[in-house]
Amino acid sequence: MAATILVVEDEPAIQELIAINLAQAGHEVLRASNVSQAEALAREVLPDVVLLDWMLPGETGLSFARRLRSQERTKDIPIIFLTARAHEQDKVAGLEGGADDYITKPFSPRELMARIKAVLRRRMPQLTDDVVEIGGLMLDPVSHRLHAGEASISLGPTEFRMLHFFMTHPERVYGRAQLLDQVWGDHVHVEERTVDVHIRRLRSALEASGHDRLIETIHGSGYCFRNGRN
Amino acid sequence: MAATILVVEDEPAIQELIAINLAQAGHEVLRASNVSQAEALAREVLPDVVLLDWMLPGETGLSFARRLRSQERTKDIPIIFLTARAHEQDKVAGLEGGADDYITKPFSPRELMARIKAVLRRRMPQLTDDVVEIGGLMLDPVSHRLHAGEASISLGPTEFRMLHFFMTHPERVYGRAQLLDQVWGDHVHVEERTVDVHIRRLRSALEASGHDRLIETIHGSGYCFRNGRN
DNA sequence: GAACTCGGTAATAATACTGTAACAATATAA
DNA sequence: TTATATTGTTACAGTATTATTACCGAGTTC
Repeated sequence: MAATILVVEDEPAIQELIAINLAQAGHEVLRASNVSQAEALAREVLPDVVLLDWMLPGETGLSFARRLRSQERTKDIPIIFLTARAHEQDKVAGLEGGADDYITKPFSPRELMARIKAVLRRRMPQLTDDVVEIGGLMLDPVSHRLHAGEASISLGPTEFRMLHFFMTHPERVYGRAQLLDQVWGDHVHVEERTVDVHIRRLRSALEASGHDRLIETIHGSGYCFRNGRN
Repeated sequence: MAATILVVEDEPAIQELIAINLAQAGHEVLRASNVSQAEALAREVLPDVVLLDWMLPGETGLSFARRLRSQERTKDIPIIFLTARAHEQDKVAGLEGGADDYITKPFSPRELMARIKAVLRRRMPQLTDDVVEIGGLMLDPVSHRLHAGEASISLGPTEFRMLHFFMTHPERVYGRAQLLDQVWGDHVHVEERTVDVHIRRLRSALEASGHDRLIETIHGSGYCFRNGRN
């Protein structure tokens, strides 16, 4: 569960407090005091989560959140709002603007950590180190192993990452561009058709145990991992 | 079980008492009366455990603990708090701040030793003197011997430490940088590729008994020691 | 101080992995 | 059904990563 987290907070003391706690939990922390700093950072490194203060000097947090949501590259990043105002109004606006969660100051570090963990688990399960078991496959990110029942299957790095992503996001269609973003990462330019080749390689590796049928082609859209229950 | 232990305690009598007991048990003791001294010492020598008084002149123990946890270099060091206050509040805060254990004054030397031992066993098993047996190999840190069934295998110092680390942390991928930290130690600047060479030497030594297959290469990630059960 | 052992480095060899392109096969739509 | 678009499959070449070897220097032992 080591994620890159962008913290956008103008009060230095609070920013520091948050950053220390996050680093302690093993996350990579990017800090910004205002929207334009945040934007610059996000251009360089795509964060996995954004912690966003509601009130910021200059452009407001909500407006930044809307911008993040409107761009293809950043629209799936979970956003958690921080706010001093406990008004119900803001809460509503924040959630409408696409916030994944909402936390009002003052908050305890424990609460903040819990929310982040929950959001990550809900939205970015592939960042977790948890063992994933689905459709008769068991994948362990820590020991880098894949088992189909008793048999152990070995995969190359990319196939492993791709299967990990699929297993943590089953029953959902992903286009080639989305897979490139999620599996290859941001700021990478490769041909979309390269995805097909790796799908092929992954299927080959899973053929022996018959699990290749879990990866379904959705003509015209992309690929989808089935959980085997249907 | 010879560990380097940093004792941060401002009362000279108690510091002395602890130091004598630890030294007697064969540990290396570093003493500090306040946080800044402790910090200076920790910069020089990376301790294996930190015994930290709750109340210190100047900066508080908890804040130091948080700092240790936030830095990559020190974040895995077990911390045990010492405190005169038996308030439940502190206990909670201490454990939140990342304490591994908690002991209230007055305490008996026997109790302190037991806690240290327990923490080491849980968090730094390779510092323990326990015989490790896994995957058909038996390694005895005390006599510095390694057996594969009847056969005795001899290893160089580095290979021995590396194998000891692997055997106490099986089924987990470690990158070269991590191995350098764990096996070579802190404040050492060695080329990452050097790890490969020692992996080779270790594998060579284990080849005769076929146990070299337990050390698996994870392309793009590092190495992983298998427990042989899979 | 000679013979050894050990650790680190660098050079070279051997693999493993990746991305692309070309062509085959298949699905979709007219 | 045929034409077209999309996907499957394979081979290959370039690159990145790892394996292996040889060597040198520092420290030890006898």
